[in-house]
Amino acid sequence: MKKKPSLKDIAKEVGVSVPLVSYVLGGKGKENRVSDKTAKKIRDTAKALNYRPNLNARSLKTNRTKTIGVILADISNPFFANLARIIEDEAFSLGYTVIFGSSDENIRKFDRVLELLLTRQVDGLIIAPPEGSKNTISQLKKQNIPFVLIDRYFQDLDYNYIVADNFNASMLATEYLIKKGHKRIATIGYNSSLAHYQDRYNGYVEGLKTNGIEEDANLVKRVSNNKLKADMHEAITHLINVNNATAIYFQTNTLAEEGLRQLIGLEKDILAKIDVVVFDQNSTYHFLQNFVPYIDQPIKKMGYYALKTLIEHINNPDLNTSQLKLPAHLEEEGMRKNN
Amino acid sequence: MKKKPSLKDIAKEVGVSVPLVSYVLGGKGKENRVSDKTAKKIRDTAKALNYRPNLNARSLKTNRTKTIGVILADISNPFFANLARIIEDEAFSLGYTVIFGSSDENIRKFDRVLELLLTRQVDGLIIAPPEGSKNTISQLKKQNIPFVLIDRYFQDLDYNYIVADNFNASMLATEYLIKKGHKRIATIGYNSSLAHYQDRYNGYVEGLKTNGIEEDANLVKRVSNNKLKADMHEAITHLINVNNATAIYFQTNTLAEEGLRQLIGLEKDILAKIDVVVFDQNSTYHFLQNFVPYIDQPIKKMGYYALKTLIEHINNPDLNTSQLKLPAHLEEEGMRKNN
DNA sequence: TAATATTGCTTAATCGTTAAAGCAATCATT
DNA sequence: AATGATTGCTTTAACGATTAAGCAATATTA
Repeated sequence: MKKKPSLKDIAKEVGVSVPLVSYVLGGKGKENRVSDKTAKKIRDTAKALNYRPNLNARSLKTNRTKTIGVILADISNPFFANLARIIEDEAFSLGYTVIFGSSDENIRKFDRVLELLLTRQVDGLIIAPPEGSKNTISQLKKQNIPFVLIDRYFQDLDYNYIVADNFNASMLATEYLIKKGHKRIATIGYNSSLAHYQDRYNGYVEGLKTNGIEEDANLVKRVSNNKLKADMHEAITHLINVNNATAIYFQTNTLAEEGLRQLIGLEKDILAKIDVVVFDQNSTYHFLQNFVPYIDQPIKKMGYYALKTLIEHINNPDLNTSQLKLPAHLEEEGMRKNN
Repeated sequence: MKKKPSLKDIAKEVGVSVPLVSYVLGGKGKENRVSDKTAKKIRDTAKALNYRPNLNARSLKTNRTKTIGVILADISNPFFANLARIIEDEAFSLGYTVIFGSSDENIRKFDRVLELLLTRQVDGLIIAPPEGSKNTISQLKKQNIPFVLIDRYFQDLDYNYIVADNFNASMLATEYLIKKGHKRIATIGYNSSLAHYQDRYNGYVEGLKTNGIEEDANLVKRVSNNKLKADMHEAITHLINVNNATAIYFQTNTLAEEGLRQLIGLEKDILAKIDVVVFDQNSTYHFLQNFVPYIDQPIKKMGYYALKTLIEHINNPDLNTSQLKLPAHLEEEGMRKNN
């Protein structure tokens, strides 16, 4: 690959000094009193040589890379893929480039990806922190690197975060099932200490309580991410065969997908008997015989505010942190979204 | 954000010159005869200051960014999300960082994203080229920038590409339906001139022909990406109500998703009467009453070889181009994948 | 013991870009 | 005609890192 043209090459070609070329191409020709004639010559040969500025070199000077790092759990998970896409678009329109990394809910992978992004000199980060990453995150804070947590958060008010209001969303889901007449409402969540999952559980409990239903520990199942199939199988068969659950609230889209698949595997028409509510939309559900109500997270807003907050903090490091819990609503039958 | 520590800061702290620090931290301490004592001091203060090398500065010197650009159609489309994830992992393990961009099948967006990636000095590119991008691609070639086309390609042997064998895959799909006894097999594809779509159409025609079935133009529908719903509706209703199609082969996952949704909307149990085969796996289909056979593309291999080829060409610009068509197979009932 | 190696560092130059300061030549002013 | 302002450029320095070349001081060899 032959060397790419630089300012120097243009300068040589035109017969002027390098800074002059920089001024013109940087749009600061006028204020640096470059003559129109020279400016034109510079612009013309820049085009002729197919010149492209070297953003790395520029970053070195300006100490800004105009790049942000985004660490999500898994970019092939539809929820995160959508989120990624929204962040990408928003960043693009603001002149920022995004580098993604997946943590796979694994601390060590998370740390390595983070390290990589920092070496790449990202101006800031948007992070969906995995379980156990609190320590790393607090290190980040200490180093004064701007970041915004997304989807997940820590109670700590030291950090910026943008999350859905998981607690209320869960209450909505639970109360929907209660209104449908269910008494034995089960819920399946991840075996995780992440605050937003706790919120989902707590919202479920609160939903039951405010409607005078006592929580039954047998109806609360927690499964592990790394043995999803087996745990889910046990959870579902127990709930249905032993504990007489008549409704199930799945706390995430991955749980819902696996759970629904297994439910239908047990009995094709099971959704006629068991009511289900799930967290997160999934185009999947359009194919089920019965519509499955779902919690619709404000992904677009989450992405938008995360980027907005991050950039504000990049531009003004002394800004106070901001915390945002965005309302999520329950999408019920009849309101099928068509886009 | 206070300034990040640099080699200079370490040098000052330890009381040595900057290059010495560079040698030690770059693992070239021994060959540059740095004493063990000094080396240790350097490493210790590097750690103490939380030093991280500035990859941008390094790139400036080495003329290698260890970054590759990846332009896909839409990273929120499951097919591309999976591909992205595989490329990300593969690149990560090879010490490369990936910057993604979505073209949205739009030339102008494509050009802008490409321009952005080039200014970021990517070492090379993996590209799923949108319709009409041939010109841009040939410019890239002229500039000697290493790239590999993926998923889509141009006949031109000047370019590296890794694609599925769409022609044969389409034949498989068609012949499957023929074996099931169908005579009136329809196909729905995009209204696009992209070669891989042409291959899918041609494979369908060839499948019919080798089995003695004449192509019926009424059974071949093409829809537009930007008015998918309307076009699909017209296509489907015509195929079923007017043209007596008894089977439909959907040429992409997006077409399949919309098409199946509409089919089921027409009549819940329609898949009992109409046989369907689709391109690309989609977790979606697990929820259908009837299993839908699908063409399983070798996404993993595509990502792997794309990266391998790209890096070989980055390291050796004079290498001959390589073209690869990977076999895709038909996943039939009973072989339900469970991972 | 004088020439030669080796050790352990430093200095200088460079990558592509930007920002500040400097300096002739021309123009305007009274 | 002498002074000051403007025009149109150049020179210098810096960002953080790497690489080659240089140079004392000490150690080794004949």
